[in-house]
Amino acid sequence: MTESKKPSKVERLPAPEAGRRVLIKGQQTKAVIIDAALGLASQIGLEGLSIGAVAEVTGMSKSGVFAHFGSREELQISVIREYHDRFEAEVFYAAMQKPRGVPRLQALFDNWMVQTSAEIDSGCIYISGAVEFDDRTGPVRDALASSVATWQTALRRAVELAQKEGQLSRASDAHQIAFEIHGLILALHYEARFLRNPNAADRARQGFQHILARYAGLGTPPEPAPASAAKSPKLVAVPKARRKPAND
Amino acid sequence: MTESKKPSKVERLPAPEAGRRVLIKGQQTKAVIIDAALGLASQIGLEGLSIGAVAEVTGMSKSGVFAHFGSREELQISVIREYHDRFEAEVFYAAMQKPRGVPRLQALFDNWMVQTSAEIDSGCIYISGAVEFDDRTGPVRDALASSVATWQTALRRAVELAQKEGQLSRASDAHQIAFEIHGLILALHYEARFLRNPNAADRARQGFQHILARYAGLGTPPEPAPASAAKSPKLVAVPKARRKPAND
DNA sequence: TGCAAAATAGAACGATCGTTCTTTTTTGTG
DNA sequence: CACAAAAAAGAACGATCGTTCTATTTTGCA
Repeated sequence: MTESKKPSKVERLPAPEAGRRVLIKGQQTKAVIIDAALGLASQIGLEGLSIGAVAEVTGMSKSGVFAHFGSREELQISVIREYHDRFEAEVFYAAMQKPRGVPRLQALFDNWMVQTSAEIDSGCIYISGAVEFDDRTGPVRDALASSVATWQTALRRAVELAQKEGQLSRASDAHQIAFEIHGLILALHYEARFLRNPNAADRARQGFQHILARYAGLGTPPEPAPASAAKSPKLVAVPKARRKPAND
Repeated sequence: MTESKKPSKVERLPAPEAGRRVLIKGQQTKAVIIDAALGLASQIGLEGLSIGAVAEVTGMSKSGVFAHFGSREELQISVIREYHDRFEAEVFYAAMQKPRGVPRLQALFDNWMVQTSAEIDSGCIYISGAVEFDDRTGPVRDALASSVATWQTALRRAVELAQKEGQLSRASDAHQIAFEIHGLILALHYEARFLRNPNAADRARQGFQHILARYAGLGTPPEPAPASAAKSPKLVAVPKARRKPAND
């Protein structure tokens, strides 16, 4: 189950230079399937995601859907990757155009709130997945944990930049600040989605302001700031093609 | 499904004065079943809870287990009630012997932390259940939401008492404080159970101290305090028999 | 101890799941 | 257009689920 991959079947991207055909139809419908599967998983969770349900939504046959992935686990992992990419684009990269420091951190938080609980009927698979896979092992859990870790690192980096800019106390603990911010997002998700509390978004925003206020004052003064107080993005060089906005 | 109950089958407590037998064996094994089911649900969630798995754990037959509840939903609801009772005893009542105000609030938080993520392989069904049922309807969701609401009210009451005691600012918003505390618990659960972060408990405790510190200072001075600064429990008269520690 | 009721077991049902195998349709290019 | 590969459909499998129905065992009191 966790060993070497099955010898045959379902390998994508047959390397154009070697073969003869470079069919693209398959990739197109695969993208359609993944999009539908992500929509489903956002509602009913990664564990509730069934191939039959995806087939019905896309108007395909079960085996037609299945053939694109070779296993349900691979479908789940594809969904996680898709969510990762969208999260990265809509939360992380979208905030990178704000100046580093509190403005960027605020943008990350705002985008995160939208991504996590914007629509009533679409939750965050980083949150639901954590509950579903918290005492399981295997490649799905690993993929999920890896994506979450990547995002947490990026968030912490943003906090550290705000510290370096002197907008948050340098004496404070970036991990601790990220932990408390994460808690606000989780409480927002819980209250908005489960308890249907319409005030949840306001509470989360207010909580964020409290964190900023708490960690703003009591630090050492800002660095001399080498004439770059409100400069352009460039948190870390944007990675080659995909994956990992700020990983190590 | 949500209408009048099925006419026959499975009714507990046949009112001793009316009937002839007052068998207790059934209640005993039912309690054993519920205990096992709660243990299972704490690991794999309420949705993952299957009658077959409960039967295997208890050494009974599937139909033997089933007969005690009449439906899987009823089993799930029984598990929720059992968790409610334990939560009430181990978190709420256990903290009532502390003096009102911050000491009691601190005890509630500490007990809550233990109940939520004490052991690695046993999560909190108020948290996992919220994710599993956040876009479903029906009696299971209702039972879960009701228990959570009861607990949230009790927590908020404790915050309000701390305000009245002058240990937290009277100008602050008890709902907001409870929201932020809830976030810390959720972040603890996420980090400890899913990410296996051993520092999570310390981060949650530290976050709680930050909340206390933030809301402590800036209020109106404490009431004259009618010679009852550190008096005995008595948050609200302990209810008759069960259910609802502080409900309305 | 005897006996009815309660508790439990056993077998079987329809449904759904992931997966495999076989067949048909679609696609891209020589 | 032809033809081979790719994509999709269709049917069937074993397993597991909640549930029902019928038998068997256990229980508690007369």
